[in-house]
Amino acid sequence: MYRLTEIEPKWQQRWAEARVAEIDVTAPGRKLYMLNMFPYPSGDLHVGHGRNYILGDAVYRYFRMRGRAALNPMGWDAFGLPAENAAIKNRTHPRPWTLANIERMKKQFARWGILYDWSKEIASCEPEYYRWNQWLFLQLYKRGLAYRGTAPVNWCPQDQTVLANEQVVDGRCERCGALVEQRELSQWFFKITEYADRLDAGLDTLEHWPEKVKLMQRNWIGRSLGADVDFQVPALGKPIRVFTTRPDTIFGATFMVLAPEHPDVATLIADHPDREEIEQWITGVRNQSALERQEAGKEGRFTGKNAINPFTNEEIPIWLGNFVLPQYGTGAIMSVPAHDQRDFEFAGQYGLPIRVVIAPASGAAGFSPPNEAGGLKPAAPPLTEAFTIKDDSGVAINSGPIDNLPVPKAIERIIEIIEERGLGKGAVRYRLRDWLISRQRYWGTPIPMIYCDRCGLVPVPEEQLPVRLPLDVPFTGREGNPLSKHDAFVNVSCPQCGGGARRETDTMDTFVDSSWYFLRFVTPRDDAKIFDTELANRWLPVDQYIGGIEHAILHLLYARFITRTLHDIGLISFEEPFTRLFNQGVITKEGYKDARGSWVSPSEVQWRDDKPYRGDELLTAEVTKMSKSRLNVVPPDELIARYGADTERVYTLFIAPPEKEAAWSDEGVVGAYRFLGRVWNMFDRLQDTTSPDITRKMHQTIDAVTSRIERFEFNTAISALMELSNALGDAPSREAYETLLKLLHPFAPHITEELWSMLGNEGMVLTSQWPVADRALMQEETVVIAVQVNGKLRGQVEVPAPPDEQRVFEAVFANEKIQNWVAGKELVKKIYVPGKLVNVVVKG
RNA sequence: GCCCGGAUGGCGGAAUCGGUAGACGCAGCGGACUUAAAAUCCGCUGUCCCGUGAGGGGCGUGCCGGUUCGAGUCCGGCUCCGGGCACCA
Repeated sequence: MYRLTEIEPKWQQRWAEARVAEIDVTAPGRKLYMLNMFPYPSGDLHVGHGRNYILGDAVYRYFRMRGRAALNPMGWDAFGLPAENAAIKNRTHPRPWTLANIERMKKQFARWGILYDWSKEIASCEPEYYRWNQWLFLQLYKRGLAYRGTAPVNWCPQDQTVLANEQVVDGRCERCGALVEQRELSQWFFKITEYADRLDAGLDTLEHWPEKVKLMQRNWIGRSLGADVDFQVPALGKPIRVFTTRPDTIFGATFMVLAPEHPDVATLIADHPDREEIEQWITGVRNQSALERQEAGKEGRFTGKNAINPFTNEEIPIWLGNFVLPQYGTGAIMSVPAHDQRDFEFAGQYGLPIRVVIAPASGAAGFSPPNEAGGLKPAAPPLTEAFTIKDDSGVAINSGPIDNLPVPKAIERIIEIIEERGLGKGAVRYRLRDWLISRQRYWGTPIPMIYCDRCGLVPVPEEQLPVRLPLDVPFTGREGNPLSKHDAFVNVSCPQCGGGARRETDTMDTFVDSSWYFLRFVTPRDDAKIFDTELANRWLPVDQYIGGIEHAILHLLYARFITRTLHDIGLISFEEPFTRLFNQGVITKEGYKDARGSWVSPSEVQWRDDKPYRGDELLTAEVTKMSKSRLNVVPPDELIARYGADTERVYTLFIAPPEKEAAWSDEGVVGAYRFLGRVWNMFDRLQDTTSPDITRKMHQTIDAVTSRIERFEFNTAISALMELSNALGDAPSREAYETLLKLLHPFAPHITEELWSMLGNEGMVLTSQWPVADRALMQEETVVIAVQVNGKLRGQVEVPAPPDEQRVFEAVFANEKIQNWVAGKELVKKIYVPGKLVNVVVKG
């Protein structure tokens, strides 16, 4: 039995005392900026969280041993709603709750053997940090990138605050799950839409980001190419502009639909006989949540007015429709029911005409060509659904000047004509909307603005920052934002006229805090500026960023946006904050549910006939993400007390490829423990000489582990180390053993430090260097080559390395066994795959 | 609905280029040590068939088909599972 759990605290203490991870950012060296996404200090960490940090620490230790000047800081995303809710529940204040959690989590990091440069620690809830949030806000305000505007926004009735678009999932609050309501409110926004094109184009430069994340961002930004086209409306005396991605189908636009919110609606229906009914309907639609609006199905009202299709010159009816979104495009669409499924459904419901203007390029089955009678009658087949073709397999018909052009060409040509005739222009539209940053909550960065009755909106002067969040607020419950009841905070004098004024009581979305924190780590104590431009340009972009896929859109998009604004202000020279991104997968574990769907603690579960029971009640087992609420977390403390942190580290990295979801298995842990035990026990039997076989294996392992760490293939890196350890067997050579310890150090730092010092060496983490593989010594002396006859494996031959074609075939035809398969047949072909196998093709 | 990703033993997973499928680990079986248990160590372990045995043979990477001397890997067509977006015109 080895003393792994005893030696770990010793080394953790030594690393802390020696401040091994502290780095002078002004010192020379080849820099490397490693970063794990800073966590929300929610309390205890479980082994699922551990994966993220263990992985980062392994990479950090590896690069240190390669001699890189590596910065590996850590901090706390310390503002946010859970602290407030905990404060209400425990009748305390968010601050002590948050700080206690930070202390607890720091201890856990240390117990995992994770090395952070704590001299650079930051916490976003401290005025030394959030004053720069406020400073950043003022810079954006100056440039018109922060503005107050009235818009339909997402309101969470449970959390009593507005939410960003990105925080609404399936019509519900991402945090608490309450159904989100639409409200028309005046709020603070950041103008991220102004950067939509650059945020989209920039994705192409991110070679080392997962394709999946780039794709998610691309879809979220939602760039669409098309055209804005004006349709004259005689009743208005002016045109209504629509946006379409399919201007080639304009000859098929048989009606127009406006969002009920469209600004021209009031005028259009002013003299409508049923005006009141329509207005009631509009109010009803506007009061629906996005989810309700969609679930209601397609509904509309005819305005009684017509528009002129600029190409067919026909009068087409203008309808209102609940399926047209006010915030996208122009809030008005030209409807082409033949070629858009939504328009098709709407047309079917209200008996509106359908005209086919696209046909399959080569007569598709079931589609007879439309008639030629002026081309204005509905096309031949009664369509059962819209007929959408976006590529060369469709051609325009019934479309005058673009007839017979394939779709992509037709789009190009019709835009030219639209522009020539002054009907509109080619246009790009984005799905992305501005970032709503106001929160009606207490525990966040105060927005540094003042409302003055005489001067209007007045920014707090920079020299008055920070606007401190007052700590003496009562935490009684859900009665709105406690800040608005804090008179000393709210009542201020106007910085411009000196008269009485009111302070903004909204706080910022905490995603503002995390949108630039990676810049602060380089100079975290600088109270004169947000960061040092020269040092930031030296250390950033972050070379390796590690965190969960759940931030694929929110945090990473905001950080890319803010980084660009700082670039445009002239504070940094780069536009992308993170060069390499890695998203680790979650750890899952079986949880147990009773008949009512409540989670049951594993300690209450009894197994009978391989089925889980609680008493007589049969439970269902479900493998889900590890989380407190599902009662399926594995706390690291007990695990570490029994097997040591090194065991948890090795097991966590060995369990599965790190980007994949991985199922935790308590039995599996012992495999890692046994492996480390074998390494430990080998120490007593070291030999002085190394056999050629072991030398070869050693160099192969160095090569394999190195390349696998660089590619984040930790599971196979560890399996290579297990192979080496198995090969060392009873007679481990000292040379190979020392190499094994070095290669193992990023994964199991404590045991390797201990053994390294027992061998008489000084501090592995500080002084040892990563071994280099000697290619010549990796080579085999002889090579075993598989021999196939007609593709079937028929034997093996052994030839001296390196094998060449002639020698290999000589050996093959000298082999008696193989001759049996070839005898009496005609040789057709000889195939030689260097180093691996040969194949002889014979006939007869 | 649209867009991605995946499917390999009882389980987690290996297999840079198309070249001996199942590395490494778990679980299981057998054995050693032990009064015994734990721990540790050794051997076996995809599946079916033939053989007392050494050994030999067939099948096998979700399904169907194709390319190739050769396919887990490439191509075409499916099925199922997971994820993202979702009335975005």
